[in-house]
Amino acid sequence: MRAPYGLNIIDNCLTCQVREEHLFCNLSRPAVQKLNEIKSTAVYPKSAMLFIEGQQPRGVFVLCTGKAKLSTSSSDGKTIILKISEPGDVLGLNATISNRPYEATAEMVEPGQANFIARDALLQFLREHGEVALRVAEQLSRNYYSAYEEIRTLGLSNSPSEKFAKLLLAWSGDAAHSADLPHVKLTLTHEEIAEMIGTTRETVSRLFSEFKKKQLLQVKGSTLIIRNKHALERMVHS
Amino acid sequence: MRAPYGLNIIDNCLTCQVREEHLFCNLSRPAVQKLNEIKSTAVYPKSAMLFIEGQQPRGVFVLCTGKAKLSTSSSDGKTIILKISEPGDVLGLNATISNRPYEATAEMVEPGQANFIARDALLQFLREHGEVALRVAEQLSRNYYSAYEEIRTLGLSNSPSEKFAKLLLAWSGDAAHSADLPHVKLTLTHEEIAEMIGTTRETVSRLFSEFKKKQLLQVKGSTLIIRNKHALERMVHS
DNA sequence: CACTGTTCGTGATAGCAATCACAGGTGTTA
DNA sequence: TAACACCTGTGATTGCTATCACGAACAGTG
Repeated sequence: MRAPYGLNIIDNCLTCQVREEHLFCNLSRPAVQKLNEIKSTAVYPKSAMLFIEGQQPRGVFVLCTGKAKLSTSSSDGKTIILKISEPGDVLGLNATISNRPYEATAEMVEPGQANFIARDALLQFLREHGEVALRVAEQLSRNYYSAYEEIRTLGLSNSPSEKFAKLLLAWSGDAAHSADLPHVKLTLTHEEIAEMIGTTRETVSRLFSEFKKKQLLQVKGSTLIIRNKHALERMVHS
Repeated sequence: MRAPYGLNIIDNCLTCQVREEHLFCNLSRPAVQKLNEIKSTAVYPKSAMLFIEGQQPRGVFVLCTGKAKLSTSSSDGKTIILKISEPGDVLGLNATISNRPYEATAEMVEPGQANFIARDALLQFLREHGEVALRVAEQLSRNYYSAYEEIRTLGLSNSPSEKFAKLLLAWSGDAAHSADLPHVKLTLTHEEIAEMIGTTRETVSRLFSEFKKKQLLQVKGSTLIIRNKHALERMVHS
């Protein structure tokens, strides 16, 4: 019987050989062992909900593979997407730590697996391992910063073009470069992009047209090429 | 020589007999003692800056008396006010924990005193007292929640009226009631209110007129009376 | 009390983006 | 390949709010 393939991935995820800065990385041996005991793993298909805004916090999810979108919406149906989470991200940490309802909905946009750690077990674990509690604090602090950036974007930049430019720059940040131009795989619909920058689908369509015309970007199939990063930066200039 | 009056206040503040939920409350005896050793106190006049957006984090401030406004602004001069901090609040915690620049500017709007705890001392303290690290995590989590609320307000409610109503409700939440109507002391200028809800001074003026006309509120000198809380809630309904 | 700076009220205007409407495109399933 | 559901592009219209402009009210200061 061969070693279960899934489990290797999971171990990589928890011990985080992927990215140094993530939670649960480079922990002491007993801590890692304990973590492996209290975690459980599951595979989620596309559009599976890890948790839903308003639910009592059951625990945290550590995304191993796939992508999840974090969103919140108002009673009249309007939705904003806060973040697209990538492997290594910890979801639901705030709610779990503070024992308040999940503040957002986490939905898989690309299928993948995630580790789940139940709230009680996590808290117990944190009490036993003070080192990790500080890590958690750092992670929460990072979450705060990204929320903060969101506030700045929503509150300080008025025009949709500015916010769109900002989003493009954020994407190009973690993009593959070929021929010196950042290439981004475009997985979101215009509707979703609209929900990220707080505008409407139609406006996003028009923004794409406008930016293409201005030679700022180019779309080839599902690949987006940033043609003039510098000009985008000038548009944002905050 | 009589006991220094200031110090009593400070002790109250750190051991937090005021509000149970605050940081540094109900700690173990040695922890409190250590805290008292590493903190220092100062009095700040109106419009004193505790720290400024972009500065390297020196440490945290625990507000004892007075009020401070937390704001951030863009390069083109636009400003948003994130929060008016009250006694017991901990300022600069995120920046200090994560060692990133202060993300906001903290300016006293009412004179008062604050305890300062330098970053190194605080981190050392947290390492020695795991119990407190968890408290810090909870506090960060609360910070996150309020940032989150801000995002919802800015992103989901389009009209200034809605945001204004939301602000009024937030104020009336911690207001004194007389004759069943919430009374709020109005300390902010229209300009500042505008910066809180992401609009312009003129619009705030017009909103006041409009809301007065609709019998939603009433202004007597510097006192604001919420006349129809229910109607305000219906305007927000999210 | 006159002077100066800040805050507040309100009209007029212009511009931008939400909304509505609909056609063309793309992809998936039977 | 036909049918359907979903995405995308783009025009026309409307409403809202930022902006400009100015005068009035108010507070602090010499």
